[in-house]
Amino acid sequence: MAARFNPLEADAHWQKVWEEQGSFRASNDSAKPRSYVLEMFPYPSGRIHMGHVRNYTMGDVLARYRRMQGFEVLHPMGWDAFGMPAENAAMEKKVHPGEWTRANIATMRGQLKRLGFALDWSRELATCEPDYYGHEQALFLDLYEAGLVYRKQSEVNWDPVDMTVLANEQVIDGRGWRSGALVERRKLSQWFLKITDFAEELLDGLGTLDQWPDKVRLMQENWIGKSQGLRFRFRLTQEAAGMGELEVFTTRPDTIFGASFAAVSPDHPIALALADRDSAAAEFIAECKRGGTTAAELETAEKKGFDTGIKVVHPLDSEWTLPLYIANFVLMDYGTGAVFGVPGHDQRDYEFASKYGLPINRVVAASAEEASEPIGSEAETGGGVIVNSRFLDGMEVEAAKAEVIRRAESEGWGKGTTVWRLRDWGVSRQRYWGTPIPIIHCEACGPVGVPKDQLPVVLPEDVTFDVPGNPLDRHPSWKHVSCPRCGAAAVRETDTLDTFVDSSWYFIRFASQPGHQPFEKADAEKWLPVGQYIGGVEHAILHLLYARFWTRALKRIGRLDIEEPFKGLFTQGMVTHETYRAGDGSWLSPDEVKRDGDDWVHFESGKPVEVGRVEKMSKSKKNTVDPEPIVDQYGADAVRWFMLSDSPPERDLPWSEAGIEGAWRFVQRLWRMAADEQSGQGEDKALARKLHQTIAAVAANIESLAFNKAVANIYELANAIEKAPPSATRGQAVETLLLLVAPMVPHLAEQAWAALGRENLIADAAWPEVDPTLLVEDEVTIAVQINGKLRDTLTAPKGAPKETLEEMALASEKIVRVLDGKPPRKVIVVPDRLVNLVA
RNA sequence: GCGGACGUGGCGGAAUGGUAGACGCUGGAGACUUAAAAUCUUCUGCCCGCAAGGGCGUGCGGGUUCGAGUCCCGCCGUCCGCACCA
Repeated sequence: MAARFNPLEADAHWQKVWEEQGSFRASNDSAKPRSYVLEMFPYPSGRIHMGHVRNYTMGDVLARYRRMQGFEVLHPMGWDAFGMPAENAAMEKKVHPGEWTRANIATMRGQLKRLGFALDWSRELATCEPDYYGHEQALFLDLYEAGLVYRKQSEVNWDPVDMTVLANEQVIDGRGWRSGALVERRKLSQWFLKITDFAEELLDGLGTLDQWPDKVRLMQENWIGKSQGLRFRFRLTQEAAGMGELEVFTTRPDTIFGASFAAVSPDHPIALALADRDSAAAEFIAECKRGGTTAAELETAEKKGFDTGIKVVHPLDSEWTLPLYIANFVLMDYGTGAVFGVPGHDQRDYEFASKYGLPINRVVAASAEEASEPIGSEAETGGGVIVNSRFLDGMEVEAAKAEVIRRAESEGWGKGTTVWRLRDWGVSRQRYWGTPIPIIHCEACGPVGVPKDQLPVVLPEDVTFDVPGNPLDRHPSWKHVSCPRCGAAAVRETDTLDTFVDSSWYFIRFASQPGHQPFEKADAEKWLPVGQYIGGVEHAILHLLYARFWTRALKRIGRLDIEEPFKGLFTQGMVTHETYRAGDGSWLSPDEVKRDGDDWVHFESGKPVEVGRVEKMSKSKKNTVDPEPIVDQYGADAVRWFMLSDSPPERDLPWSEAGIEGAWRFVQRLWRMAADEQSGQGEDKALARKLHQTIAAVAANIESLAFNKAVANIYELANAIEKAPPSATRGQAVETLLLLVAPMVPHLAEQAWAALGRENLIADAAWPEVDPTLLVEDEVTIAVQINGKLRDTLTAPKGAPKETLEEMALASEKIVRVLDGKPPRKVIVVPDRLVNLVA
């Protein structure tokens, strides 16, 4: 047996064996229980990075473990292959996006294979291929026919650099998420998916996702943003461009008698109508639009208003009128684009009222006696009883809300309403490298879906990227077709779908991929929902919400009887690394620096280097570590082991040279343990106990994805085996140890398994059985405390009675000395744990 | 501003209210070696002490308890998400 484990040979060998035997192919017809383990599929950016390695290693451990437990496991891989970077590359490097993308996929597939992941490559898919996106077009048309897709003129976020429309979610601090350019507002005809139709069920569904992180559920809940309140109308005292009423929304109808003004958004029809005849109003509106939209600017932005001179009539008192302002803080796209202000109980209204000298009245107080207390320096937003509010006086806030809504509805001036923050999903993108929207525009018939027998609508290959904008629109012939309905000359839709559509159903296609339709319902339902989904928290809202919506939409149209696509979700932490800076402030990469005593210096020049914080690996800070050379040097198993060690998987993992060295040493150590194991006789009860406790602990820790703890369990067992004298138990322990590490370091495990003379693959072996009688110790260590402070420990048989433990504790020399002849006032005995003497 | 998470050795981190620091990394000492690497042994929270032993220790201040890293109250700090949402 070789003295050293050679990963370069072993990795390639076993990867080939697994591939030849089809070890990780999932059968749709298996009678075994099923398990679907999925990691978020990568964008083919060019090369695998450490974040991928960590993500896919976690999923792989779980997938391999489940297989050993007897499950039929589906663990597939594919490529989220449409998107902007391919077009950027096309523009910069004069290479076709498809060529660039497919080359990247080939590279990255090779890199993934070298890591030995137990993937079913027969189900590999790439979203940029017609045999994927064609089916997506079919699903889009199904949703269109079901009325879940519509087209509307809408003001959109226009990215002037990428020359495309962005979803609200893709605008961060007023800038495009990719280009960083300041976003403009433009009116375009766009396709929308009716995600708001599902707002309620998407929100309620979160309650069923008990295997999701609370954090993600909360983020989605906030994103959906349900608010319940009252929508009601004010009558205007003057006609404003033909509009006699102003509709507002409030979540605090209970404070209706505390109103001191009403305000509309600068984009509100009343404001726009006013601007036509009042230049001061027009000037104010223009000023509002000039304001910055970054977070910092918004936070410090002053509340500003323009008094229109119009008065609105209070719905509960026709004698009472309020001034109507145009105000910069009122958003057109939330609620009705108009509000009424209650300065006493809303901080924003308070600031506005303070500035414009409007009354600040109290209508909620801690008690009825405090009705005349003035409001202090801040609005009071808490609960209490209603005061100064006529028929509402004395009611609790919630009761008053209900009463005002009831009254508004019976008197006909308003209605209890739910308002959502969630907007419909705009999916049109003015890009080439995406799924063509399968619609034909006919002058006579309007938009017509492409007949299904004409799908896929394939992207033309002959396009150029020498000018900005959408090459599909410029293509000489592609868009010119005849109308499927009337046969007249018509044009194709030249927009493509948001790439988040592609990732909203790929997990279904993995489960079932027939040629003639997107998926077979019955096959897909055998696998779905995904049992465990693993990926970065950056997808907590967008991707996960869209996929949940898409799944529910398919259910509504009867295509799939699944409500939630991902039963379990895990969001893993990032891989981080120290940062280094030269004297001139420029970033240095890890291989440009070296240690010099306690300091760091530049490798070549020897100049001192400043060590910065540990941060997410990024190209801009040059603190990335490319996995491939690491695999070349240490092999796949050492990298995998390191990815699982030390840091809890949900937290960041600091990459270090010492860490990978340590992982490499352990892999070699495992090899030596297997290679050097001497056959021995007899039973070693203590080792057997440790072994079975470890089997149980590792299983439990893998189940809960606590890989760092499973790793620690394995180290402990390895230490115990090495310390134990030769015995039959020890031989079994080494074999079992290999089974326990097999999901984590599979190449080494196969090699050692074979070296021990086993003929089957360890990948096909069963997870070891636990002997429950060996999980309990027969001797326990008892802590002896005086006043809660540890003074001694003693060994006692498990289950020893309290009296015995107390006697033993009192007999301890150390205890006798500390007590100094005085009997304890009280004795607390916790069986099998401790004795606490209160002196 | 709102919401959330987290603060434990030199570092990553363990710890059903019951022996804080498992396990790993780093570092020290020693063995093997002509030497180095690898490997093995051993020590490694801080302070006092030759030692035996003792004292202090889980961000800070209180509280509950025989006993608190863990539970409760109040601060401080770091990170993340949302952000004028009516």
